[in-house]
Amino acid sequence: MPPSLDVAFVTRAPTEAEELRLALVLSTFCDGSGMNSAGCLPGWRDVERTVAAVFNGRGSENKDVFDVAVSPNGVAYDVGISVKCKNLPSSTAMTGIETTRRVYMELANSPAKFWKALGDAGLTEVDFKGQREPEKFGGSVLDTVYSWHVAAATAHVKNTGRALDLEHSIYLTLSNGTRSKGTENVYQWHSFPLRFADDIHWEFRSPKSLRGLDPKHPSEVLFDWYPFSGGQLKYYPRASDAPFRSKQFTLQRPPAISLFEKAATYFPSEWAKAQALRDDE
DNA sequence: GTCTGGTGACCAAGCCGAGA
DNA sequence: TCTCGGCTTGGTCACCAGAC
Repeated sequence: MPPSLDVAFVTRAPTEAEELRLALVLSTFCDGSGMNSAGCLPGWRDVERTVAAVFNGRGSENKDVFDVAVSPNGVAYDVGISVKCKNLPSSTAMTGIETTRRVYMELANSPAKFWKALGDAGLTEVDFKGQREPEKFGGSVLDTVYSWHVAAATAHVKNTGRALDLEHSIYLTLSNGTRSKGTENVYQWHSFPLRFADDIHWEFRSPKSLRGLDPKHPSEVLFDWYPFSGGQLKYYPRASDAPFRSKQFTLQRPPAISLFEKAATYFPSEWAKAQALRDDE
């Protein structure tokens, strides 16, 4: 790692100022402009925009593997951030998250791509339903995910002229939930490297589901893959295994601004005209 | 060249049953 | 009754092939 590389959640924990900026920018989506709760809570795209804004990165705003690309000062390459967010429904989800609880990431939902790679490896749906070769299935699925990272880095060079360093690119998750029943929602960021653990033990849970067990905690599930139910690949690393994390925080509550109020503020004369025309109708 | 419909990939959110 | 795991469903949008 070059000594000059300095990026929050990548090479170090976020500073207090960075954590506060993240919380405040996220809170702006509580004014009626957020994706969730009738505009009063941020949604996944709002979270991506927040990360891009606070870290002076570029949001892809599309379906790229990396949602945000950051150009750190002093180095000639970029790092990619794949932003994930998840509401944890349990009423005590955010209590003890730093001990044994796990964060939730859906890494992919692309069954056709997975089956293409599996087919190249000589594996079929019949093999899966017959619960044969779990290690081969699991290995192929993770190899496929890695191949997407490599492809994204290649495309990044082509599109921007700058290299994308996969070694320092990360998954950045925003988990939220309550610490006890009836209390306010709290949020917390965790970052994880793109590399997955070695020696994952794969086994079939059912003819519809493959799971990978955490080598550090062999009784706990690290991956789930549902090839016939949307092709979702889910990843559940322990929060305590995150190299970097924020403190838990709550969102501020700005005054709600209606769309009419916004339109009248941005375009006062045109809005007045629209009102006058409406009154004439 | 433009339009349109189908497909697949992105995002989680939602539902339901089992177990505590 | 509540929590959690397992699985399904839905909204959105990019891309591509075929029709015009």
